[in-house]
Amino acid sequence: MPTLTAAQKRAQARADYDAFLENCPSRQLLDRISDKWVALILAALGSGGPHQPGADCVGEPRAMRYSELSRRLAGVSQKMLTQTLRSLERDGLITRTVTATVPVTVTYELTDLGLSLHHLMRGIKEWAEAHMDEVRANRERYDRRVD
Amino acid sequence: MPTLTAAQKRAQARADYDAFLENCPSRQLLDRISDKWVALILAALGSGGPHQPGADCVGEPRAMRYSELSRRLAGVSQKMLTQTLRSLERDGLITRTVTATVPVTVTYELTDLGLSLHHLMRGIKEWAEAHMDEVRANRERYDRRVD
DNA sequence: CAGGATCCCGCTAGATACTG
DNA sequence: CAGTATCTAGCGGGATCCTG
Repeated sequence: MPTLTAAQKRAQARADYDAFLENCPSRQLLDRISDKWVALILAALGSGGPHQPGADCVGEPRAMRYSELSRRLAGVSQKMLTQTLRSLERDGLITRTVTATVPVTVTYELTDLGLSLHHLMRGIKEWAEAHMDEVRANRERYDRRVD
Repeated sequence: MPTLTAAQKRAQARADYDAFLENCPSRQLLDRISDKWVALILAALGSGGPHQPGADCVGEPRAMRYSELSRRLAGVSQKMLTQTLRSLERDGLITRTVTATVPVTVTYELTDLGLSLHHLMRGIKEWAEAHMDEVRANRERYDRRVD
């Protein structure tokens, strides 16, 4: 008789798989870019701030101040903005620069790595704009079929 | 005097922005692919099942049965597997085929749209494998700097 | 075999208030 | 201006049990 029950074996398999996933680079990247505010901050810094109703992202990458980001991402709370900026800085995707004016000025800017990621995001955006209409149509068809 | 207080105006701006985001195709796509199990199911069906410790995704797209998916994605619960498969079917990314054997056989397979999305995911995977080491290194540096 | 139905818990986003 | 600190509620996801 085995030393582990079937339930224990399953639990073990799950634990192993979870551990594996945490080391999976793709998983880590997906976790990063899927964050609601990460994508928006990247887009803002990378294209001069898109994702304002009506504006499309066609600008050049440029630095922005905390307050400017806060204004462009109209829906973000201070907490989430700060927290997201910190994590992006930690990952080396953006730089945080403090200038000792009074009051203090803080600017954020994409690094080369961040810019590279921003380009990947553009690819995602293109797929989305090319295919999400079809997805939306599929959903409606499916929902009608169901009722 | 305005009919809205400053706080009310901010709340309004947030509501508008949230509404805007919900209609943003990129946001919708990100929500879709960032789901833990979506990425794995797409990878499984699209490459003959990667994301097993040790195995890399090099196979051909092919159909799989519910139980096979369940085995390959060792960490998934029945609930989440079913729920995720349903939502992918709804989006027209996979097809669900019931064969009236006894007991019943159900197979899932990528549609053309799903295959197209799978290719996008490969691009994401490539970026991840090319750059996530650097990100990891940045994190460690940042964390050391902080203590 | 391939799910459906429930209960329940942890985590996190958001609100609010305060500060160098 | 650019944050920090704290509290709380909602919900996504897992566990568990049941079925055509």
